[in-house]
Amino acid sequence: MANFQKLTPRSEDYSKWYNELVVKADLAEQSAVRGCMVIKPYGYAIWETIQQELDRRFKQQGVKNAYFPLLIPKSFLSREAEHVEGFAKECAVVTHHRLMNDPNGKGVVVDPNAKLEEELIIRPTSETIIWSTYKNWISSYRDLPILCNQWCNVMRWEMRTRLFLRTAEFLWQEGHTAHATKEEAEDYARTMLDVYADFAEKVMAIPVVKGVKSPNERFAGALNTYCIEAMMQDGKALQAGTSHFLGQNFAKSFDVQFLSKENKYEYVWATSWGVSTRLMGALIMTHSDDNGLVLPPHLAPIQVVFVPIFKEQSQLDAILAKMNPIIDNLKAKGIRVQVDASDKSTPGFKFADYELKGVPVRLAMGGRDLESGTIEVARRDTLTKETVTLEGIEERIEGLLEEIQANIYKKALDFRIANTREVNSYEEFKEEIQKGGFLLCHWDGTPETEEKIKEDTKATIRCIPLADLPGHKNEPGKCMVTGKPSAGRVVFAIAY
RNA sequence: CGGGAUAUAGUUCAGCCCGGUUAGAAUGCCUGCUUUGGGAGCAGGAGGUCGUGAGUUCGAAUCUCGCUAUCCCGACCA
Repeated sequence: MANFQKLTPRSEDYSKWYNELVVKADLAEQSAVRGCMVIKPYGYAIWETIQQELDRRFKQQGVKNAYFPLLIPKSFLSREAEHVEGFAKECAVVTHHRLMNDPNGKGVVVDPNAKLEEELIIRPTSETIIWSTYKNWISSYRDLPILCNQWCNVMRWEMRTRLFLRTAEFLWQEGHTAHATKEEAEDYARTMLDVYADFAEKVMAIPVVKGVKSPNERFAGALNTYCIEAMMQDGKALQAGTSHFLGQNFAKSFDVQFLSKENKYEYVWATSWGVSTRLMGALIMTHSDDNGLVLPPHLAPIQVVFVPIFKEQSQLDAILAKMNPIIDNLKAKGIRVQVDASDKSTPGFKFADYELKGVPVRLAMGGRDLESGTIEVARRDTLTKETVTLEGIEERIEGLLEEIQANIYKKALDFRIANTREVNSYEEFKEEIQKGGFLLCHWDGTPETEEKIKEDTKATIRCIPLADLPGHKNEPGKCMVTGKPSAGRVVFAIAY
């Protein structure tokens, strides 16, 4: 460990810092397949907690989990015109169902006689297969609403990939609901947005802006796309979740009608909503520092690590005898504690390693503490440590975890507020956008203007906020590019 | 898909220009001793068909050509 290499500092190369951190913190690594990652146990443990927390919240909204097939008949995808347009260029296609020994040599080749009658698409999203199924489930208004979610993998053949942020295969959940009325569907799409925002802020400690996507950024096949947008430490925006009001588009494409109370056939109204392993990227880029990952306690697989410092076995025994009851009490409070008494590495190594892995609270006890009845408590978010007495240590740690959770949220919110500013002229915009952050600007509401801004600056409208951002009162004005009337300021940023 | 680069030990890389016994280093791994309050030290050990296919040559990690893969920049990306 003599030549231990530190992470590349964020200030030097943010992108490099991110890539190194993901690998060194043991979250994920590149696989043998281009663009597809291996999520390692430590990273997957975080994802599992994300899943559990979200799943619980979904179920509170009446959602039930189900599972639909990985493969979608090619013809399904093209039923909804905009939908296929949006996804066609990044689909993986299954064309054959059998291999055979290579007649000319070693190995196997695709058996040309095993060509599929109709090609199958590996799902990039499941609206089509689900709506073809819902057709069979729905005949009366009494069958509605249907509120289904599935946790699964999807595949989008991206040209360039980055661990967690954009991978060819990724894990996500996709909710698909069917409703009798437009109002109910719209409300539900909004409700799920609130669920996502609440989860992001309370569990992940990531402040988000709730908003509506402009037509350019809307989901392929949706009438309206709601989203939560987060700001990363480099000032770029990251879409952390979306909830779509699909109108009757998919019901019409798949002929899903129900008989109403009035005995009339009507098309079903739909929503879909999802978050993915991209949230892991958001988590990393919101909180972490040059020493490694910083995890919010609510998500940390290990919330508290205890490192005994000992010279010989008898000393370790004495330390553990003192600490075991405390550790049991912490566990009884539901706190995830890990004891690292291994002699594989020195305490110094362990300290650095648990910092790299983002463990919120570290406890250390050695010979000195044993004599004085104290313990060292170190917190990851501030990198500070103090030596305290053992009295009431459990409550102290319990409180500290909540304090850290609140602190990193506040830190991220302060950062976002400090990097959100109003810009009024396009000249100023072109200059300011290069500095990063969210720019609140007036826009005339046309796709043409948004397109021009994107061409000039790479910035896009991240969302039209649903509420005022802290410190900014939204009022009508004039588009910064065309001077035409604008209903209110929208959020511009350069996005991941 | 355009431009650039790379491919040698688990990992990061040196060696290649100028071909020549047994391909090196660091780190990681294994064993032993000593250590342990911020990334320990010493000694010993295991580990490589040099991406792949052909060519040149008495001889190729090294030179030539093809192929493949990966990375970076761009284009693309709800």
